[in-house]
Amino acid sequence: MGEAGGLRERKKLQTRAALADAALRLALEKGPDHVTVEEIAEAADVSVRTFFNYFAHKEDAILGRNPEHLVRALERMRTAPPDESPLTTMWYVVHDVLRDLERDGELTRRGELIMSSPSLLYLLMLSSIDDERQLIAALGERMGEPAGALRPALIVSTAGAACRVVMELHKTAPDRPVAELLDEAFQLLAQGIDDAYGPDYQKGIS
Amino acid sequence: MGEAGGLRERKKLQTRAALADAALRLALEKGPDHVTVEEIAEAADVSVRTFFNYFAHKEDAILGRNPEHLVRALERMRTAPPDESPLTTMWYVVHDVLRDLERDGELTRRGELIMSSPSLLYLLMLSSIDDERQLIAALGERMGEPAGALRPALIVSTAGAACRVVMELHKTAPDRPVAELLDEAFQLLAQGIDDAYGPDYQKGIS
DNA sequence: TAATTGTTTGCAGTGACTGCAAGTTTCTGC
DNA sequence: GCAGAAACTTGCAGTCACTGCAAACAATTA
Repeated sequence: MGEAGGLRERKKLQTRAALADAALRLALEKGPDHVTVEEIAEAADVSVRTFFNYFAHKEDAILGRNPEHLVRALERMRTAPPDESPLTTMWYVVHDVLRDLERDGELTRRGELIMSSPSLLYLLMLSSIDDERQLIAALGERMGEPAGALRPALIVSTAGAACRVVMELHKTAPDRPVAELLDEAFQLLAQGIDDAYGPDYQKGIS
Repeated sequence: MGEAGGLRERKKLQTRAALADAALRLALEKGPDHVTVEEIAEAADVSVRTFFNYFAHKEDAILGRNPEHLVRALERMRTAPPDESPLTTMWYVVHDVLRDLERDGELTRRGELIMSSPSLLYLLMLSSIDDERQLIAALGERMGEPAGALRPALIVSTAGAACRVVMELHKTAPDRPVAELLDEAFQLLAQGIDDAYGPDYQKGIS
């Protein structure tokens, strides 16, 4: 029931990988909206019905998200040194994922595809929303905040926003390394994004 | 060709409104995933085909987004006082939309529905991505930053993230007024979200 | 009133996705 | 090594979202 277990396990992983690979390859070739599930299934040599046993949506296969990442992120949050600040924890979490993506050379290929396809972007954000909720809960607990507190939620979700912004920038201007952009963005988040902020309603207060 | 123009104009607006209303009502009644376009069209007394002349996706009708908002937002950015800080401008933009939503009493009804339905949430985010790109361009120009600059993008998209967080919090705990939560979130964004931030790679620097 | 233009509709078709009821393959205990 | 359980795969039938096309229809304009 573990990882390298029986034949069954291995075959499932193989099938899943074959589907995800075919999906990505075809999506890159023909554009994500012009690939049909039928083609993907055929390329992976399984039936259409089987495709849907593995992925709920066509786009899921193209995204090929690694559920491992969320698990590791939550783990990192639980085991982080107690004096580590929350955004710092988020930084480690994000870099952990980034390292994986860069190692596979997936970042550019897939990142570009995702950022330019509405339907993919959809699903990416959808899945990140789900992840976000879990991360917020974990971070909130770590910070000793009550459920429904603002700060942990804001930290997780602005960090997510920063990642998306960086992906988008990287797509149009791949000159600067992603990690560097990301660090700059986090720095801004930490220090504050606008030190001249002050809408009318505060004019009388300060 | 304006607003109150001819019969034609009025009829189109009526039809659109009827569809959006029916969509929202049915979605609230039966849950957004159990409404079919056929039902919506029937309730609005038009054909299914006509539904798709008005909305590209079923979810669009339920969201009933007002395209006016983006127009006003861009306008606000162009005409803002030159010494207004960027996040302050965003604050006005967000509050402009908020005022509209609250006036119609839409915020709670629709907000809750949206936050609890994956498909709605994803369409909302998709459309906000499109808006975001335009807002980023406008804000960047206003700030005199080159295209592809980090800060304007980060400001717009973290502001968006803040709105989503606030909607979510409001859904689970409607005790605090939305405007207040929003202001607190913007305050955090402006001042910085984590003043103890400092991942390893900086340890040697500061 | 006739020509023009914009809107609605039915229809036929594609493709995503689901439940169900066989098959087929792997695993388990003997 | 084998019978039966458990897990997977597959085809099939069906629902629903969504699109293009061409005919009917309504509003506008001359």
